[in-house]
Amino acid sequence: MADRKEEIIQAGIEVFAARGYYNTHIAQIVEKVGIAKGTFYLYFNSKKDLFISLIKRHEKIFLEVFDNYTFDTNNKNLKIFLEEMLLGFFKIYKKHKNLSIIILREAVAVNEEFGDEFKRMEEKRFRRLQDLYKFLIENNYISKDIEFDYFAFAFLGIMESVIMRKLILSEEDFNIEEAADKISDYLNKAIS
Amino acid sequence: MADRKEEIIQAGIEVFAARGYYNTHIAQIVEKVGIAKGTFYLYFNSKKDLFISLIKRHEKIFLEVFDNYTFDTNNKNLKIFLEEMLLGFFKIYKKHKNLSIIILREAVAVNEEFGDEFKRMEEKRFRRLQDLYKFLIENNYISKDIEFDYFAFAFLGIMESVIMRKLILSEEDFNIEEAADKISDYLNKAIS
Amino acid sequence: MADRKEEIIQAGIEVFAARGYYNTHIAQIVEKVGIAKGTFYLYFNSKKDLFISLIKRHEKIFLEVFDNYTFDTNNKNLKIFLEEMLLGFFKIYKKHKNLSIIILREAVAVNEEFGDEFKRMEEKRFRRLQDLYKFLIENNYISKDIEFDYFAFAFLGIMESVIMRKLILSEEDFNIEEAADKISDYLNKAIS
Amino acid sequence: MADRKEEIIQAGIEVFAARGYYNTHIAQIVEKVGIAKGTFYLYFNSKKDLFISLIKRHEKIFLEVFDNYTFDTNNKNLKIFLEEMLLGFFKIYKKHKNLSIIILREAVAVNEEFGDEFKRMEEKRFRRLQDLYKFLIENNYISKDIEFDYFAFAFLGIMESVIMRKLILSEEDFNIEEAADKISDYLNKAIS
DNA sequence: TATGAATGAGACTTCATTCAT
DNA sequence: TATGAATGAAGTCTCATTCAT
Repeated sequence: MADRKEEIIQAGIEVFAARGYYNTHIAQIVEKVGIAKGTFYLYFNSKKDLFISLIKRHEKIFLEVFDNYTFDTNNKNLKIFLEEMLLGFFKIYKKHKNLSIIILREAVAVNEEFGDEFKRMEEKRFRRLQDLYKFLIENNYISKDIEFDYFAFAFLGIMESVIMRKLILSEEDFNIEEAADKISDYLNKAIS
Repeated sequence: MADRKEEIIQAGIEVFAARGYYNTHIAQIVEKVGIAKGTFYLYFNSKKDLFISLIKRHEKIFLEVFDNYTFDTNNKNLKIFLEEMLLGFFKIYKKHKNLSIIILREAVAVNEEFGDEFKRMEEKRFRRLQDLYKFLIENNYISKDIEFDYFAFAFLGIMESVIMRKLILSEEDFNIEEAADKISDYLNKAIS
Repeated sequence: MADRKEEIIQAGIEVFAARGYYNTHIAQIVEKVGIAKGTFYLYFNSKKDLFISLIKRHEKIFLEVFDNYTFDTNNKNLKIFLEEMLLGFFKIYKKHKNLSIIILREAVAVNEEFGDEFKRMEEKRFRRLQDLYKFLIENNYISKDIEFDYFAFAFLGIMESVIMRKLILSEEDFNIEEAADKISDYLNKAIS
Repeated sequence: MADRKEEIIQAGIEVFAARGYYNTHIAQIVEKVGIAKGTFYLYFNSKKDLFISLIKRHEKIFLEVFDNYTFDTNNKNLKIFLEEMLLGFFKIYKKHKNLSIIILREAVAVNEEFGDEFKRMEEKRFRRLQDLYKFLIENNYISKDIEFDYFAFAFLGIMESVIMRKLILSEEDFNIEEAADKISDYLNKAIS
């Protein structure tokens, strides 16, 4: 039953998000689903296996933001361009809040165990960002003085900082439209 | 013997940095120091106790950057102001590379166990940043339109993003002067 | 369906022979047959039940060698007598190689669980050997000095040693005629 | 403490001999020694690790029989020669009855897991037997018609058959002098 | 007859912590 | 202060067997 697998994934997302990888135990996940321990292992080979599924799911969701984004120049200035993209990411992060918590948290923490998975994911992200960077350069949106590295660091750094603090650590509601507006404004001023 | 305690802290920094909190075992730390397991518990109540010591040490070091920084306006524009401050942080992070790795990594990962410590630390950081923000506003370095939250997110986000990727994840040497120059330039444009 | 039960037995023989009793899992057997796990339990009460079936099957096959053997004295000396009998056993072991592997291997290994079955089997074997022994004594093929115990040990010991090493552990083809010739020669010299 | 390790080995020998490898659990061994489970793992990495220790111990003991045996021809005929050697083995097997049970039983049963260890051991045994065989040929104790393979099969086969049935499976006391006398007599007649 | 998802007891192993010396 | 052997709770995972369909 594919539903059962999905149930386990959903429970995993909740528990991993609440307690972190190492403080999450299979017992907690199966209790949440309401199944026996053995059942978990019908669908996943190990705790690690489930976790890798979550990484891959996040990767897929995240990259779709780029894929769904049309790189066109009609009536768009850089500010609007960045704003739309940031809004896309914020929506995804908000919709998949728990999954996002897990990835942002463990990507940097459990690298001993999932280093390869996270590295692959980071590389894919950077490749997409590079496409964006090239597009912006070619269409004169940003100056050639801007190095890709720092463009990426600024973009990801501010975005993740906002996500972490506004979405994940904070209890209050996160107004993503406002955030996308403000950050795109700063980024626009910083790099155009 | 205070030296013995310091030896344990140093070994802890190395091992925690290399393997992460949950993959670090007391056995590895005491082996590095060359003492018996029991001896560890003469100086620290638990593994957690040692780790909290490291958080506090980092906090102290980090906040000193603010303390050592003179908030004056002589001949300084915002760009230079930010550049000097960033350079200060980069120097500290580079000097205490392993300790920085630990904090940046686990601050977000192990909150189940150290949530309170990290929250306290974050609050102190924000209070200092707030002082800086007020100073910049009062002296017309930045516009009143800039909200504190986004100022902080941008400043910390870019800085930590660069630290993580240039200092921690990358093998190459990290040219901190160049980084401080570039990032302060972007920030200056973004918020002035 | 008797065929279905036989299919399971055949798959069991293959897998038990290849992996041993404890390393064989029901999952492997049913996969080989191409049936579901539940189906296995329609034909056998347990893994142990299947295994006991195999022991009984081997016992039946083995004892038939004695039954098919005519104890007559026409033109036969002891050497020829023993040679024919050994050849009979070798043929059976070769024909039922996997079953033989299982029995020789586990007879001695899993006695905790199958002790009773194997003991019963050994007793039957010894009763047939005793008939043979009496026949040989009564017809002056062997001296009365030869005790039954040692006759049996020598006969079974050499035979099983050859089976184990030539048939089971070795990859090369096993020339059973040559083996029967040589061993019967030694046995003849040893006990006549 | 080397004594503690030896205690575990002794308990392991008893339990493995009584129950077989797969039916022996660490819990039973540590209970016999009177220690906690964790203590077991201070001395052995795993159940398998302990078992391999036992294989090596047996190998050492067994090969010493050959080493302690002087290959000289003074006043010895083949019968006496073989009798002395068999007696040597029987003494060792009797002295180390439980260890012998384990090895004879599992050598053939658990090859999936300990195949390499047992193969190495069998090779060493055969090398020593080959030395003996050459010595017997060179000193005209046995005819050149006797092939090594069958010499080895007969020697080991009868010996192990006796060991298994008289020493291990039987409850009665095993008169090793009588057994050595009889078997050496048969072997002498068979191969001289 | 046949299925196969589900079960759960119980195995092995880890490692922070203790305590007698 | 210092030791390090010992502890044992608790974790992950296995697999023969069951049972509703």
